[in-house]
Amino acid sequence: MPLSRAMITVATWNVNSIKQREAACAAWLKQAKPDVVCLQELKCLTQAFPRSTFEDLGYNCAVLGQKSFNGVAILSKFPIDETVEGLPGDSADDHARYIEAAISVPGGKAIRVASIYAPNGNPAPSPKFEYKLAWFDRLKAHTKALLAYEEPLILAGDYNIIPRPNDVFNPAGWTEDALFRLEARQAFRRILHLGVSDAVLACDSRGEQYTFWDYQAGAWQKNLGLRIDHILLSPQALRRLSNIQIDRRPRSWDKPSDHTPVLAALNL
DNA sequence: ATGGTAGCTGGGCTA
Repeated sequence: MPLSRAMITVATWNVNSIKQREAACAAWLKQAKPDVVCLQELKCLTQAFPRSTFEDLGYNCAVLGQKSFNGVAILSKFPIDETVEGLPGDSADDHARYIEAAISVPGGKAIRVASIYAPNGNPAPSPKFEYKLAWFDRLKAHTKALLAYEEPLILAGDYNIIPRPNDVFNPAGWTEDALFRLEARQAFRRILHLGVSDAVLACDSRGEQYTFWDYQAGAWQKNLGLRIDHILLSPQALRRLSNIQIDRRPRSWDKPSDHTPVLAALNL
């Protein structure tokens, strides 16, 4: 056993266009100083990602972009050894919704991190909802394969899933929405049943811990939010979890993303 | 009352 342990923080943030959020993202990184950051909804091509802005802040960048929509990235202060770009299981699916990195952390250890942007799926039912359910089936299969490594695994991102009634301001009004429909929540729960844990619930299950507020109808001002951004941890990561935080500050800034960051602190 | 906002794109789609 090592005498001293390193604490690292892993964050996730759906930025809703990295070009629009480049300055806010840099400002937040300077404040919060996360070691690893999963970003979603870049809405730009891989080659258009403002890599140098983040490299100047000390981050290595793994990016999977796409024209106009989707797009995911992982920023890491530690070396990125290998990446998986795109969610395995369907070579015909060209959505940039998944990137994974094996990262060497201090002490000669490794963690594996995925940045996830699950399909929204509305309206439901529709082909888009079917795509969402099929995407979760693929995520489940891939998660099962990753768990076999028995290493600290962090699956962080915008899952577009409201797990519990407490995770939405008005659950009765959301029963037919693709984010809260039973089939979608069951698909998410099947992944949890593989043995990964929702880090927010592992720390504190009171609810009212939203990560998203719609731009419309003054949702932020009225705190009409959703908890749809999640950090899922393998058993090897869960036992190292020391703290979780939903940082609401960036949602209050000018020209905000509609999502705000979630951070997990791990003792490695 | 089928709105209301944001982003990408250059009209309509996605969220």
